[in-house]
This record gives sequence, C-alpha cells and structure tokens, in this order.
Amino acid sequence: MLPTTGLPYGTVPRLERPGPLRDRVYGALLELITTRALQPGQHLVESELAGHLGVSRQPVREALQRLNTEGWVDLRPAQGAFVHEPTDEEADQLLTVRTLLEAEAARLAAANAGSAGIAALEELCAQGESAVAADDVDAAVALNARLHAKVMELAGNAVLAELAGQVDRRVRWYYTPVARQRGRQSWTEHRELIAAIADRDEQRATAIMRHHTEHTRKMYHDREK
Amino acid sequence: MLPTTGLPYGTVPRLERPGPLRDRVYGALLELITTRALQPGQHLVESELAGHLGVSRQPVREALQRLNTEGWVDLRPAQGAFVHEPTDEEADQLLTVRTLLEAEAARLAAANAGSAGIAALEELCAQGESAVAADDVDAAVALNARLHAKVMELAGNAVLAELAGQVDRRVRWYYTPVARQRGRQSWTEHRELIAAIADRDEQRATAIMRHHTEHTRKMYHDREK
DNA sequence: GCGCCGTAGACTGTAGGCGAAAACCAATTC
DNA sequence: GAATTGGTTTTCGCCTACAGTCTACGGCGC
Repeated sequence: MLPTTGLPYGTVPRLERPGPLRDRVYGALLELITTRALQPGQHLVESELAGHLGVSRQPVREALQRLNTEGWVDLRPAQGAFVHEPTDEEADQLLTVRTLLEAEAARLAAANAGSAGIAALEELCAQGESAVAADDVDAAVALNARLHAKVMELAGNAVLAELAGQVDRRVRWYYTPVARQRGRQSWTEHRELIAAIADRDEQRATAIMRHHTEHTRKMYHDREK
Repeated sequence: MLPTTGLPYGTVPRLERPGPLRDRVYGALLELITTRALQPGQHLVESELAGHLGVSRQPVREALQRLNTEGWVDLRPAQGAFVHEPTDEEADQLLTVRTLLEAEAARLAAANAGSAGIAALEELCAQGESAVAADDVDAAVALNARLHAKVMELAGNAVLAELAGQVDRRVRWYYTPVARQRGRQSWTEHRELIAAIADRDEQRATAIMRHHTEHTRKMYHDREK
C-alpha cells in the first residue's frame, strides 16, 4: 500500500522526468540509423553528433557504447564508431535465430496464454487486417510488430523477449524494403497462429510461426536476384 | 602481400598494445562478478572502483554501461550500479533460452561440421573424460565450456554464437555450484552428441543437446529443496 | 516519545580540456 | 611516374571539474 493520501491515480501530473540523457541520445541515434538517415558504413563523429543534438560528447559516447554491444555500430579502437554494414550472411543468420526465438515464443504462448491475452491478439489481428484492406502500409507494419510483441509477452519469458526484441529490430532494419511488400498473406498466417494458440496447440503454433518467419526469409533471397 | 622486408613472421615481438582501457576494466569487473568477489545486490560506486583499479571514472562508467546491457548489473538512474540479483524465475527463463540456442547449434553443427571439426570435438571430449577420471573438477568445467563453444563454432552462425555466449556465461554464473557436481554423466552425453554430429543426424543431435541442457535444469530445481 | 522537516553528505550525470594515435596530404627521392 | 616519408589535421581516449539529485541523519515541533 503505497499512498495514504487517497488520491486516485492519474490525477497527479506525474511530473515527467527527462530521464538519463544517454538514453534519449541512444533512442535518437537508433531512430536515425533505422530510418537510414545515417547510412551503413558511415563514420559517426562524436563531436558532430554532440553538437547536432545539443549535448556534450559524454552522453553520445555512452549511447554509442550501447549501440555497439547491440550490434548497431562497430566501434573500431582509436577510430570511432561506424554504422554497422549488414552482410547477406549475417542477415541469414539473424533470420535463423529469429525463427528459433519466435517459434519458441509461439509455443510458450500457446501453453500459457489466458483468454484475455488471446482476445488482445485477435483485436490486434483485426486491426491489422483492416489496415491492409485500407492499404495503410505503415499502420500494417506497426501492427505487425505489436502483434509479435504481444505473442512474446504472452510467452511470459522476459529473457526470451529481450533477445527477440533486439533480433527483431535488426531484422526489420535489414528487411524493411521486403517486409512492406508482403502484407496480405502475412495476416492470414497470423490468424492461423492465433487459432493455434487459442487451441493450446503448442506443436501447431510452433510450426506456423516457424513457417511464417521462414517465409520472410525466402522473400529476402528472392529479392536478391 | 604485406611486407617486402623479407623478415620471417614471429621474429618481431609484435609489441603488445594494451588495448582500450574500458575493455580491460570490463573484463576485470566481469571477473570480479563471476567469482563472487562482488556479490549480487552490492552497490558499485564508480569512484571506488576507479581508485581501486587505478584509473579514472570514465572507463569504469563505460564498462558498467556494457555490463548493464548484458544483464550483469542493474543501473538505477541517479543511484548507480548494482550487481544483478538473479531470481529463480529468471534462472529458469535463461535455461529455457539456453536449451533452445544450444539445441539449434547442435543441429547446425550436425549439418555443417567437417571431419576436422569432429576430430576436434572428440579430442576435447577425451580430455574432459580424463579430467573427470582424475577428479580435476576445474579442468573438467573448463573443458565443458570449450566443448560447447566448439559445437557453437561448428554451427557456423555468428549471431547465434554471440547470443549463446552471453546466455551461457550467465547460466554458468547462476549454476556454478550445481555444475561442478555433475561431471561424469555429462561427458557420456557429450559422447552421444558427438556421435550424432558425426553421423550428420540433425534430429538426434538436437534431441540429445536438448536433453543434455534440460538435465542441468532439473538438477537446479532439485538443488533448491 | 513520535513523526516531520531541514540540512549535510555522497554519488551520479554532464561538461570541458589535454595528450596521443591514426588518417590524410603534399613534398621528395629513386 | 611511383613509392615513401615527413608534417599536419582530425578525432578519439582519458582525466578533471562542476552541477543536480538522492539518501541519511539530526533537530524541531507536536
């Protein structure tokens, strides 16, 4: 029992604290990288970024450190940070791992999900389908991410979610051109997945998710030609 | 063709460069944490560590950042770094993920390994068995890690190896008391695994590795009682 | 005696500065 | 004309200093 004031929640403006500067710098840089504003291979100069963001070099350094450990930039000693250049081989390996993690998440979701969670999935799926019907690609992509995140949440494994989150973001970075094209079929597969989860059918959920992510991988390889 | 001097390789001492200070601080702190010199929940004061290591606060900060993203320490805003306290739930989730990653690695190793790689595995396994026979627990533990790392290497998936490496280290941190006890049976399972890989039997390799890691998980839960 | 407030201490978060290593470019020599 | 070498510039790595914030403790009022 935290407060004794009797105030209902939400009445207090919750005075927003900006939070550590390095985190905001991290978010900003990640945004710039994923949106291709900073292109792969580009040399990121600390002082430039600092001046551009209106902060000192220190928060920029710490943000670059984090981006380095998460694989977004390569930090060559005594040279600085360079936006990571994805290779075809690495993209393929990332997709393999993603398939693995997402399939496991689907299995755990099928095992653990409650009716409320399944309802949430169906809600997201319905929104996604209508977005596709309205040719709203951006909304469809966003809802796709939220759907996968929800499945991951229902799996109830925080460690798995953490890893999958990182892998997913990088996969989306590599495949944004591809992912935008495959809208309609993706959502019918989502429907099947939700049905399997609702049936508590772990095997089927795993298989569908595996097939689903493998399908995106196929599309990538077709694109290369 | 690099040199035109005609000097044979190895004659030059290759004067070792200390490398970035932050990396060495990172290694030192990781060592201190895994060896329990720094206990879970302990408050890590930057200036103390800096003074103790004979460096400034800056490299310490960057090392702590990295340790934070990798889950070794928790970084509470405006309070500092605290050694991460593992919970039973988290340990279980980590083991689930580890099982997943190692099993996939075994499958890929079975699919891709060459005869040289298999020979290396058998060599490591033989060394491990003799270490167990000699009751050299430390050597057995080290060889166990090297064997798993070798399987991961043979899998030929750098992304998978990266994730598995982090998960494995943390699992070993949680389970060091347990892992030391289960020596003998572990190595018979390793033998079976290598046989399956040598036979290029992906299914069997996956199953054995899954069973193998699940077995350690069981031992953990038994230990709690 | 109990609880609240104010103050002091400590630590983190951020900024700026100095030395050093690497890259770049031009001049020089073979 | 090509390779090398020397100097110059840019940038990083690290240190030091200052401001903001959280915690803890002692005094004060009730």
